[in-house]
Amino acid sequence: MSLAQPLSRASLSQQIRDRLLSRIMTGALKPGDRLIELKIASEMATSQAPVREALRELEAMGVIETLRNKGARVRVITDEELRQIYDVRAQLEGYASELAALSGTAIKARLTALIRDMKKAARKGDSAAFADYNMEFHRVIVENSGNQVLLGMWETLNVKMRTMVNVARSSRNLQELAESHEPIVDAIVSGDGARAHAVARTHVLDNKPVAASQV
Amino acid sequence: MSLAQPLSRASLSQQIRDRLLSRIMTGALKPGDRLIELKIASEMATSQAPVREALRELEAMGVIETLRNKGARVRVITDEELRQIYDVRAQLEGYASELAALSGTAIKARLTALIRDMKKAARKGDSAAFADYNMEFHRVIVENSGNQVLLGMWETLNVKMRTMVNVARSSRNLQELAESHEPIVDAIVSGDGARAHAVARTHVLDNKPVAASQV
DNA sequence: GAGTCAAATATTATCGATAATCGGTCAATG
DNA sequence: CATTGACCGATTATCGATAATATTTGACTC
Repeated sequence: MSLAQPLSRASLSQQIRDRLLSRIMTGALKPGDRLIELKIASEMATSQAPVREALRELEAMGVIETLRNKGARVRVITDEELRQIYDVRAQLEGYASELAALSGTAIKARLTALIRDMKKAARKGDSAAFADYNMEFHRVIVENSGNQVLLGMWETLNVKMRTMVNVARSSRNLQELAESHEPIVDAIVSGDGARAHAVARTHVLDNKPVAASQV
Repeated sequence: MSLAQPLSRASLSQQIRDRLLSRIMTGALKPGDRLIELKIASEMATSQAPVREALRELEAMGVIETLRNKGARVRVITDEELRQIYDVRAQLEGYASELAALSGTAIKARLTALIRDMKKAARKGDSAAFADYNMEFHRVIVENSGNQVLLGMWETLNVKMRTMVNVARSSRNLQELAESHEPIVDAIVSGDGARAHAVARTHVLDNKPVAASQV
């Protein structure tokens, strides 16, 4: 009866959660799509119970929403909410950059390498790779803040953001966008906490999407 | 077969989650205490499945932690983590106060009333009531920021904080603590965003617990 | 008496089946 | 012809039972 495999470390419900999450983040599942428990269960060759547990976790993460007796669907993030996410992110990353500047940890090499990677991806017009490097850049800063709580909050926001598939910019924009990260590195390396805070905050706000319509 | 009651709106697993959460926040369940699924199920006259779902939600909220095949226990928040929570809260509330100041919404009456309530509780030495009013004060500000995302993050931090039962101060401290909220109201009412930001941030940091030991 | 293995126990993880609920269909009714 | 309401298919919500895993206990060896 025992399975031959060493049996992966994560529990079944965690595996299901991760698989669903990646489907959402890659866009295979789009906002509004329904998540039907028994369908997912049979797809993943398991039963309904662990699927439900996975859905509850995703719900708590804010990635899906469930209505009583009506099931779960991928959460639709409104333009307004996305803008609010950018506002909060700006605060968090500003603070993270401040801490990173003050801590004096050497992350210059890492960050400049990521900017280089971004530029390379921009030249190739590979916007998916660009997005990955871009996110990694920001994550490195937040990780190096040394504040685990801050990192956790940032990740939550990040996951929510990623459910909005905002790809496809012109490659000229990408080139400029890559360059716009350089002042952040300078400020962090300089050790000037207040400046690092301001520069990082402004950077995020500069990329905040404009309001779709004036309500 | 149908139940006579209108059947409460929340699903069973949500009811269980809330009941467990309040037990944790009131201190009936302390950090480190185990949560045994079948025991909870029989206590609440239900079966194991919805309990498991509730536990998964609590885990995603960061209130409990589970080890594979070993079950769940109330999460132990270290001194260091609590201090990090205060740091992040200071940022979030600073930003919330800034927004509240700029929005010009009239919350002065509400906030001053809460300060009055705090002082009254302080005189009576009722630290539990004091804590409630205190939290309410801060919540009102964050709610009035108009940023739902910000409110969500603040609530998450708040729940985590509350799992640490930090009661019992001297009543003199409470009196001073109540008064220390007045400059925040002044700054918000004045409409000076930058000042409101700074004052609120400082207020939170002033109450940040000191490091237990110098590592 | 200390160490070690194995049965016994406690608990989690998963399954399959059943009950409850929702949304739509469609015929009977006024 | 609009309305009601009983049925039906799809799906969620819950249960009870079983399998898998960890922990403890206790006898046995040296």
